[in-house]
Amino acid sequence: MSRRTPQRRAIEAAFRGAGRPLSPEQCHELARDRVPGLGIATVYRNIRRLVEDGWLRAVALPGEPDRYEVAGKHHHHHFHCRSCDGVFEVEECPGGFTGMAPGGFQVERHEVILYGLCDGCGG
Amino acid sequence: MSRRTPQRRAIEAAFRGAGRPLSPEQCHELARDRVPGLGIATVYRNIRRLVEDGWLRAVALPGEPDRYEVAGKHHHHHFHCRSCDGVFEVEECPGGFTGMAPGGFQVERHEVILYGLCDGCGG
DNA sequence: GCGTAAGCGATAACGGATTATCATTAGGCC
DNA sequence: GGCCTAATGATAATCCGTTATCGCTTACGC
Repeated sequence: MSRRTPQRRAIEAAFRGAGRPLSPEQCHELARDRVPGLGIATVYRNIRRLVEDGWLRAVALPGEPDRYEVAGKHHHHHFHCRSCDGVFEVEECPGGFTGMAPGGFQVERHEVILYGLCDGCGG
Repeated sequence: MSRRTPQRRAIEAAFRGAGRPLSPEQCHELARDRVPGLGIATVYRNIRRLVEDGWLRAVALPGEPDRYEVAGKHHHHHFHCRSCDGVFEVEECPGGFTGMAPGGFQVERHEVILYGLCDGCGG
């Protein structure tokens, strides 16, 4: 069975506290505030486990490795800040994507990624 | 100076003929119809060169390596078929992305990727 | 046609992200 | 507290896309 280690708790807390997608690296940094000796392998191991358990969800972004966010949220998109490299949730969704594709194409889902400067970087 | 080899012509023809983004692998396959012995290194070399020259443009997609398309087209997005793995151009754009982000966020550009079945796969 | 260097094909090497290995540590049920 | 084994940390290994290397070929200005 699975054990509640300080490491896993710190990793879960990092994602819960951030409220936005984190890379394994970013999670590692945040979680080290609680568990200084935390190894990167442990971060990867736990992320994989948490994804398998359905507690985390992979967020794929164009041209870079996946980030991860707490699963179970409603439909949303992401904003990627070019300055601080942070990824943030975006609630709004213009919709109307089903009719965008050429004739004969069946749209099943869509991704929208906004780029620019976040609140703290250039707001 | 640069030489017009059959290999480069075949690679350019693959992109021009496809009219949609190709991975180096896909370009390799298509271009081999013209130049059977074409090596994959030559494809990578020429793609890099063509990108530097501004003739090709990298298309970044979530969770997978870049594809490339002929540069100079107007604003458009992409449709990714889950069956044939092909990526197609999408002319339409709903717009209104500037207002999507939370307060204080500056939206500079956006990406939209549609997923589903293309014309030939499930239309 | 000749000469020369750009380009080619095959393959080794690289780089970055992720995973496996293994000796050691430490949850958690008795 | 003791025991058992899951979990950890350090690091080697792996994976995969891409790039470098190198001997050979060939485009092209003369």
